[in-house]
Amino acid sequence: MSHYNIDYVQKIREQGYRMTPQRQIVLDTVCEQGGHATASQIYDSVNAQQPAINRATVYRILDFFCDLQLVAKAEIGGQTMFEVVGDTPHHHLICRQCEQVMSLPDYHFTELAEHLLVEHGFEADLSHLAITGLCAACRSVEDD
Amino acid sequence: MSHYNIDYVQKIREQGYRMTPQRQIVLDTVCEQGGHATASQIYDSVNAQQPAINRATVYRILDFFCDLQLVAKAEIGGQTMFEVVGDTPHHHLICRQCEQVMSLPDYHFTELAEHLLVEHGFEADLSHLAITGLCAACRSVEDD
DNA sequence: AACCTTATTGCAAATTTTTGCATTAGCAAC
DNA sequence: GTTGCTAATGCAAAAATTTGCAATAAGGTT
Repeated sequence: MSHYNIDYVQKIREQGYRMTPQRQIVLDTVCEQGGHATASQIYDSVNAQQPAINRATVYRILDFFCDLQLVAKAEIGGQTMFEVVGDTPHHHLICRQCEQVMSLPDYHFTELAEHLLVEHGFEADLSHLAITGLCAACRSVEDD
Repeated sequence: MSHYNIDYVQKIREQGYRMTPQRQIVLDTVCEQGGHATASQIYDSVNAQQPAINRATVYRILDFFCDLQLVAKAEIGGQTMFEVVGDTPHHHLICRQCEQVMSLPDYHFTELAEHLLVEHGFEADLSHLAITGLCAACRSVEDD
């Protein structure tokens, strides 16, 4: 809804796609959500503002944004969640036990990305990775 | 269907769960599939052998195996896929363009896992990670 | 071998996600 | 501003996934 969206609009048009009111609203909604949100949550929020927008459209738009890497999709606690790709790349550690989600800065992964590029010619999208495991709290409970 | 399944049976019972014919068949099927398979593919295959097994049951069993970490779930090319967690941990590089999937040995990640454990107390399940990006071939096409 | 507890299944319905197709509307070009 | 091409939407139906609940059966105990 503000200046920085202009970047998004350009990014979309550059690739031959179009900016529509529906896309604008979904983008705004995902932005406002701040953290993670499910497709349904996003749809509900969009629907509250513009009841005419179809559910299928919201799903398609989310997919579209993911393709363009404006939005990231991640499976967290068995649910597919969406988040805007901001300017601070970060990742998530998700505890398999308590399902708590921790954010993790990007720098741990620069080295890995380097490896993949040099050794495999693969340019990894290492933003917004979701890694499951056991958090410190749950680990200490497990080994009693 | 063979000796090594005994381990699985024990692993299941240890935690207070039960081994059922349905679980055995789903496990066998996922094993036979070799690589990745979607829930539907697995269901179809199970159904061909035992038409009485319900679709919902197969879905629940796959979830269950994931919880127990006997099976890994990964989103590949927009599809949720399942694979047995074998004894050789490995990861997947998935090209966002051509959707090709490459396997990647585990060793790149040991250092990362170490970081996460030491700095965040987080014991990451770094087996069977799915990383998207651009493969070498698609990269060379992009910068023409 | 019979019994008991409760985890697991099947079924049917709800919910979520995807898809085909006719219609609409961006936006680039004139 | 009008026109034309086609990307994007809405709709309705299909397909995939999840859920509640009553019935079943695994497997430890006697």
